Amino acid sequence: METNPFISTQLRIELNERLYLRDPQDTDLGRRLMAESVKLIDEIGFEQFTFKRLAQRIESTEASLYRYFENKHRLLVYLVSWYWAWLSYQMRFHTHNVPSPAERLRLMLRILTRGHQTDAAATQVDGAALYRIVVKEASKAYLTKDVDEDNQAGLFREYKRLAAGIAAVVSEINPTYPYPHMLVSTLLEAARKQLFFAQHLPSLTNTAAQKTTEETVYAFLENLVFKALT
Amino acid sequence: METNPFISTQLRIELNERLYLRDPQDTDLGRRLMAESVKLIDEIGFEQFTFKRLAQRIESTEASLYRYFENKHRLLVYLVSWYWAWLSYQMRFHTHNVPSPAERLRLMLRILTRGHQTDAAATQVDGAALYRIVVKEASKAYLTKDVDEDNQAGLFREYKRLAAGIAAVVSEINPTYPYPHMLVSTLLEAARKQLFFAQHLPSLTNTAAQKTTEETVYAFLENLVFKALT
DNA sequence: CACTGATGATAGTAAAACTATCATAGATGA
DNA sequence: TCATCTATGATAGTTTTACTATCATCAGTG
Repeated sequence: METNPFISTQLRIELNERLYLRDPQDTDLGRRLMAESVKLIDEIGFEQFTFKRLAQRIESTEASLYRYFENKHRLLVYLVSWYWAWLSYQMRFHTHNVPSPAERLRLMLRILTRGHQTDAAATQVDGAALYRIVVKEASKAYLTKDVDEDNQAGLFREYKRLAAGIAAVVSEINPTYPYPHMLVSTLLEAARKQLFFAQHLPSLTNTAAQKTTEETVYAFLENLVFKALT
Repeated sequence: METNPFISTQLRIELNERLYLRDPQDTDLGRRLMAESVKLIDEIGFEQFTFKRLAQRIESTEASLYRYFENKHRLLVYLVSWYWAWLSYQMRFHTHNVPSPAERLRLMLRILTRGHQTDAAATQVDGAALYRIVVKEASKAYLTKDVDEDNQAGLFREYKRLAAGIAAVVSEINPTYPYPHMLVSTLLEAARKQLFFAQHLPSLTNTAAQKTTEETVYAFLENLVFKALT
């Protein structure tokens, strides 16, 4: 374990230990691994991404990187879990003393649909790049033949935790609504998918004049959720 | 081109020529390729699936299969396109002379959410297995670094066509609803995702006593859509 | 009966996804 | 301060994947 003079100012997120072999947040190499893997996956896509290429970029070796993660899939799960944990944190922070559950849900939707401006001071990870990865690659974390095992091992804890947190607010708004969990998971998935569609398959979305994509997605989801809850 | 005595009784679906090198529906080997690839992908998952394994199963060779599809990704796109085209067909068939658009939309939702009983007479493809593939693997058709190229080439035409068909009904029900395309693509994605979640990450869904998963997903989506449209 | 076109048989290649072994340098703890 | 531990690097090797290339053969077609 190295000591890093900046460690105290960094946002440290505790994730399930089974996600990694060695916590990348603990060491300099680990932090470079995280920061550069986000950039590299964003650039070339998860399928093209390899530990060998990453090692070249950070001037390390394949073998060294395999000491942090069993394989690149685990790294992906780690990165998206990190993102979900960070979203949870932001949601808690911003809804902290908002009494109205409807208002809290709106704030959560805002956070969910906004392409991320990282508070770059708090972490060396490129937030915008990580957000693009989440949009494009996050489903691949669980769309595998090992879902059940991975779920058993708790690898999707952060996502489920985030969903549960939002679902609680949904149920607070309308305790009789019968599908809070389905509504929330649909929301979480749709927020990402709609952004992806807007960028790549625009005929599957609607564009509103004078609105950004993010604003349109927000408006759509807000409309959808609150109509569902009344 | 071989002649097949059953060809006239088979459901032949015309797909974008760029999906394949040689149309698998034209030959005996091609049809075995399709039928067995569906079973094999269902069994071992798309990542583990290779042309080599498939060739062994149908007692052919890798080289022969590569004459039908450039690579396994194209085969996946072909299979899910085939499914979407088939759904479109079923929707047209079943809503044929239903005057009420709301009723038509309900029928479409039913078709969308029902795990498929193939009319096994019409095709040698295992409909239930294909449906499981669509649920688990369909997103991988477009979540690649080549989305834009592939879209340009028209590889996602069937999906977009299906979505457009449903969106037209949505707009017929409520012409002032501002997000028909977003609503429909959310619906199409949610129908699959919720089924997947119910099977693998159940805390993200709701279960209703005395209802099957499919019925619950239908009820959720129906509720969601019709509330959105009022 | 010559020809075409589909398939099979066989071989080969580059890259991906690891695993293993050993050396070394810097930090730690007794 | 010396022994040790740990992280990393250097290097090499393996198996599997995802193809590509070449040639033979066989069945149907004109």
